[in-house]
Amino acid sequence: MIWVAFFMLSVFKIDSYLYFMNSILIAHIRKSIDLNDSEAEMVLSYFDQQTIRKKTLLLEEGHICNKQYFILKGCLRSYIINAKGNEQTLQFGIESWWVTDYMSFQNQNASHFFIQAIENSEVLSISKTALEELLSQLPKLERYFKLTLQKSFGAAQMRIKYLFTMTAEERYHHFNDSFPDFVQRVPQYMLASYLDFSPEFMSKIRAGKI
Amino acid sequence: MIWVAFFMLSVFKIDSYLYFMNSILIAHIRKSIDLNDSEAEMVLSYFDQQTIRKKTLLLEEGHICNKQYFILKGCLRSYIINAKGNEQTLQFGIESWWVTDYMSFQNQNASHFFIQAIENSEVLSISKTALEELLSQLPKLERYFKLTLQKSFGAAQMRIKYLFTMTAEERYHHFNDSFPDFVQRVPQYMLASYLDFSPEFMSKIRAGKI
DNA sequence: TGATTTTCTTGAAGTAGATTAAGTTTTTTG
DNA sequence: CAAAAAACTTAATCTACTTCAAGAAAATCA
Repeated sequence: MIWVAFFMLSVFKIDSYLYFMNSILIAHIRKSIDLNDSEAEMVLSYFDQQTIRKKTLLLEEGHICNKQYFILKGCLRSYIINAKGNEQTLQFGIESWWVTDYMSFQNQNASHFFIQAIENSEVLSISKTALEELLSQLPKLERYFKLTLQKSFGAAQMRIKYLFTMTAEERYHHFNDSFPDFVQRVPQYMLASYLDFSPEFMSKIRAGKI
Repeated sequence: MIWVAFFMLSVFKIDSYLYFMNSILIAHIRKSIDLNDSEAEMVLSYFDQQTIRKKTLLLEEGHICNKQYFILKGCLRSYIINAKGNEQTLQFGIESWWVTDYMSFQNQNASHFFIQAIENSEVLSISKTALEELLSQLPKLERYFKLTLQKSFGAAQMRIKYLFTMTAEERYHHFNDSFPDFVQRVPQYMLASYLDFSPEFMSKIRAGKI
């Protein structure tokens, strides 16, 4: 009876905006594996929801990456600062993407990357210890993370292929055609660095002067 | 008693070269998760061992990738052919590395890549259906594959970082310093394409004429 | 072993895209 | 709303590489 009352309480909470946002993660997991409602509740209990203002750094180069972030709303990027002091974007993440430095997270050593919010964002974060506990409680989640990583690795492979085979102009048009909405969301200079050319060159491509 | 006899048989088999080679995979898995001897036997029963001659293609662009390969001995690479008809190496794999096109394997659609042996090699291969069956028999292997992918993705991220931040000459010296033995094993023109510059330029770097 | 194929080298000429620097437009902030 | 900061544009100059072409060396094959 006590349990039922507790459950009712949590059903009320379900109606809140907060729960709606969290359910994005559950929906995402359910695309890969089955999860009943009590398992879903358990999963969420291991995460913290954070509201992050644009430009906030979630990870700095040289620090240990101790969170994995799942984006509920907004946009994050990972980037490095090169020898000339310019930022170069390695990865963008939007709604339903995971962003982290897996190597630093896994091995608990210094990260090579920065992770930053480039829009006001809502994320779910989980620490290494919390994730390990969750995975030992619910081992079938390993499969979900495996599938997520498979997708990420596949994307990284294609990225390298594009960097190798396309000219700067081709990469720009290809990205534009593939993600027309996303292009509106990020500053051009960040996209230029992601596509590995200078912001000035991007201006020229856009102006059709190439 | 029948079971004991069967077990003895398999112990004898253990002594063979074939079993020794296979045990490389088991040893690799055991770095990530626990596996008792009967589980290990079961894992191996899902794999085929193949001897592959240098230059043999294991996957061609446009075909569906229906195997994952674990390298027991030798060296594989994945590559593409660019618009000018030149091969560009995306990845090398040596002993204890997995090589496959995860996207094509997972989604059963046309691959963008070639996979080729660049030395006479011994590999263990597993088909998608066999892998799925194995994973449902032994779900804890999901964790092993997750950790493998985490490593691969981390390596791909670092690769992109190096492509972004280093000059051709720096990339060459960095690779040389990191993998001095491996450099001896592959033709220079393949390494040049992997590092994203021309074979002619590599000659000049090596001759110190840069 | 000699013949063939594959890989590596060298130098001259060309180019995709970087750099620099200054000005303009847009966005954010108090 | 004005002021400051962030983002974008333009044009001139420069350079890290590519491309081309031809020959030399090394590896493989019959």
